[in-house]
Amino acid sequence: MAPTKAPDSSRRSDRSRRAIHDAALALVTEVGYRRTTIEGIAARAGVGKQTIYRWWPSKAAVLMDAFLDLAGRAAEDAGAGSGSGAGSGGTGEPAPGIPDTGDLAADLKLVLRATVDELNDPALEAPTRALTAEGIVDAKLGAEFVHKLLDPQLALYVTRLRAAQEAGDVRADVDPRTALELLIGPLMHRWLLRTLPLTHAYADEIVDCAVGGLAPRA
Amino acid sequence: MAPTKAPDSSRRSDRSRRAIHDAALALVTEVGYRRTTIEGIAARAGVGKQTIYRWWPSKAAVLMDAFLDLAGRAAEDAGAGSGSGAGSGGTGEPAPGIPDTGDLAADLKLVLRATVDELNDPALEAPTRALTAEGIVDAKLGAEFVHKLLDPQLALYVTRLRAAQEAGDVRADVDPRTALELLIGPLMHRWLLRTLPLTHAYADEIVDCAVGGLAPRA
Amino acid sequence: MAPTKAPDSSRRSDRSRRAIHDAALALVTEVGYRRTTIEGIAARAGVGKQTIYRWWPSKAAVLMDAFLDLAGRAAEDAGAGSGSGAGSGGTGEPAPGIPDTGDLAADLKLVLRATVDELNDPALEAPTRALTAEGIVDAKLGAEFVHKLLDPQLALYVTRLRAAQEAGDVRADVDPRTALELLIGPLMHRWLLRTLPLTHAYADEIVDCAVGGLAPRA
Amino acid sequence: MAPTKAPDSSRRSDRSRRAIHDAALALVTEVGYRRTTIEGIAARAGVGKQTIYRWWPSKAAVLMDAFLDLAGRAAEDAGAGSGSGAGSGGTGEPAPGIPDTGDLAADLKLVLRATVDELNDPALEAPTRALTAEGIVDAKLGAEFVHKLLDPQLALYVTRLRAAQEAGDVRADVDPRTALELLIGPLMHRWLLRTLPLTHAYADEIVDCAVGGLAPRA
DNA sequence: TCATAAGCGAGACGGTACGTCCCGTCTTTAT
DNA sequence: ATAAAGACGGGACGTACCGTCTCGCTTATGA
Repeated sequence: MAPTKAPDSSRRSDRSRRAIHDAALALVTEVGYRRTTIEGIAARAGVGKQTIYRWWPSKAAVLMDAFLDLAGRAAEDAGAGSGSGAGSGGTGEPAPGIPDTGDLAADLKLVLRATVDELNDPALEAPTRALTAEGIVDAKLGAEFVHKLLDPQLALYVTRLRAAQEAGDVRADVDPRTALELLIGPLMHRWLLRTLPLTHAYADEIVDCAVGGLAPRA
Repeated sequence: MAPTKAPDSSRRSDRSRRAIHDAALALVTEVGYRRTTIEGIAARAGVGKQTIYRWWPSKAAVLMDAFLDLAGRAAEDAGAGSGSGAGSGGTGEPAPGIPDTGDLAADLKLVLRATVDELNDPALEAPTRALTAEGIVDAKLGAEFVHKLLDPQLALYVTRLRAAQEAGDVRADVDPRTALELLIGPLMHRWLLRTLPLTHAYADEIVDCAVGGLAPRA
Repeated sequence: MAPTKAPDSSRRSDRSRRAIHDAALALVTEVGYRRTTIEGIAARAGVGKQTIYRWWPSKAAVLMDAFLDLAGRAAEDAGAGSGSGAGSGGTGEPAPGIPDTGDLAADLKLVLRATVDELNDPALEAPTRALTAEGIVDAKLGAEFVHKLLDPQLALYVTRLRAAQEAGDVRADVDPRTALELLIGPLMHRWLLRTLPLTHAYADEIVDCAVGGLAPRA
Repeated sequence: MAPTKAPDSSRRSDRSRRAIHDAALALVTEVGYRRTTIEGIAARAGVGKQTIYRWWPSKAAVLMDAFLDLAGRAAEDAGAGSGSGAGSGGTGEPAPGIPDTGDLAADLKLVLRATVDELNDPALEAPTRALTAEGIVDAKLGAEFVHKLLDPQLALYVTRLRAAQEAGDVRADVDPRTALELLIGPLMHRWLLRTLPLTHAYADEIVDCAVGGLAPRA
């Protein structure tokens, strides 16, 4: 039952960690997730394979960390920027949250448009797709993905929607989690399956319908 | 354009084709998609590897055909059965369509509940997840997946929603494709990401919200 | 015990047989014996694989027949030509035999020089090497090779050497088979193992030594 | 000139190397060269295929090394043993050489009889035939075979024959390489082609004739 | 202060699966 | 019935990676 020796993370090389992150993201974007290999990442990062195996259990885990790191750095760069939008990852920074101007539809459109932009960002598309796909098939990884990346953003929606409920813009008997999926679900569906192009207009349309459906009965 | 040599499909062994389908589905269900190998499928089907490579370009393609075949056979078995629901695949048979009782919400609930049941069916879950995930990462395969498996069912929704538009239950300025995604999107989101359990109650809730949002303004 | 059906050789296509011979020889010369395949021979000959399997038990057997055919045709072409030499194959034709001018050494030099020329002929080298090598490893094939190709020529030596024994040029207690190998053995050794170039001068040297060794003691 | 990547031979596993040698020799003896496969060797040696491909370019090369190793170990075991004879390989040890008792014929008979015994040794026959045959067809391999295995022994003959020339037992104008082939050629010819059984008597006969032919004219 | 033990680069190792090439058999169609 | 064509079950090929395991080589304490 001895845990086979836990590596001492205080001695970990930050240089290598970053190089591995960068190599992983670059390779996934360049050659796709399937053709990205641990050996390839190690070679590209100028790192021994063991250094990867020492700190991560799988290729997907490497990519996940790399992605979290990327999101974290992006958030840092953004600084006090306003509409950071969804998908920015849940890293420590004081997540900006969804604005509350009193106009629910307008607020949601702002955020959903930002999400559309992110999903259409070529630098993020490949790793995001890879991680999502992996999580769909591998429940354990999927749970981690949801917990670390998705939940933090979704919580923002829950907050805003609760506020809307209190303001009387949304029926009290609707679960905010359901309301949120009414917004995010269609977006993700179109993006994941590539059925039709993902545009701001589409985001607006979804928001209009969803907000209408969530509003209290006349 | 000559792809090196096209095999003569009239001489194809039906016996082998079926054995490969069965083996592929069984293995994906038993050991998961990643651990399902072409060699494994060939061995299980009692077939030479080349017989697989001769007719399919990839593991995913094999599974796709196997799944289409399964859906086709299921549809055949169902025959004139009542509410076969979504997910039954688009094979030639006179697809049953979504009932039109005049009560849009009730009709959609019926179909969405059936879809929920299918997604929760342990025999279908693994291959469906595998194919969806593969399609998310591989655009070509994804297009095929959407075209062969998804579109045929979605067309049924489009039909029903157009009828609803004519009946005045849905605003005329809403694109039926968007309306449809308002229903399917949340369901798939929850199923794919496993954020929360997928239940009939959830389907009903989605339908209620969506139908409300799609209805003409008061 | 039924011999699985003996093909009717009277209906055999001569056209195909020749095409197969030619293809086999050409391929062996061009790409080497190892890389020559039955499929390749069939394709090159414009023939179905089964046509080869019907009439020959192995690749080596095809090549052997092809080689015999080649030797036969060469002998035919040569017609009444004098010094056909060794290696001409034992096909029906009235094999010319080794001349008997009374000068044993001179007669043998003539024949051995011809053999040297044949072994150095680039058109014959590859198939001869291939068949010899195959026979070295496969005893059954080797026996056939010796019986069909080698023995007929060696018999000529035996005849000439017996005549020499009667003429008193060779000791009576020497087995002509041994005497013959004293001449052929060194030649073949140098050719097979490529230790040194195979020349007329070498043939002469061998003959001189061998004839000296075979002569009656002074 | 960089051949894609040279493995670091200082880290090579000696255990694996030996296991591969043993497996190769065993398989060639048991099932024959043609049916010996790299996969089979790897499996029998308990080794990954890549470990073979990393260090050898072909099946024949593996067998060659295995054979050299075998000869080397045999020579070591023999130690200061007397007439080890030909075929013992040219490994570093102070090769015993051919005795020089003054009686050339007797000395050569001793050595040639030993060679006959070696060629008839069932443990050595299969690999020796396989290597020889492979070398006949593949010039590169053949050169290696001659250089590493054959030349060292032939050098012993050259030495002894030069001594015989100085002693006046052999004509001075005969190339020792030719003289040597007069002895070895017939032996190899009979063994390779299996024309007749290879016996001590035959070796003696060859020596008598050859020594007679090499002797100065009366 | 310096041995000593960790992380590290490198890469050999026993393996699994890949996708390809042929094997020898069998079946189909045409002559 | 032979022949051309080629699909089939099978086996081996040589390659690419997997995850584990030594190797020397730094680096960074803690005895």
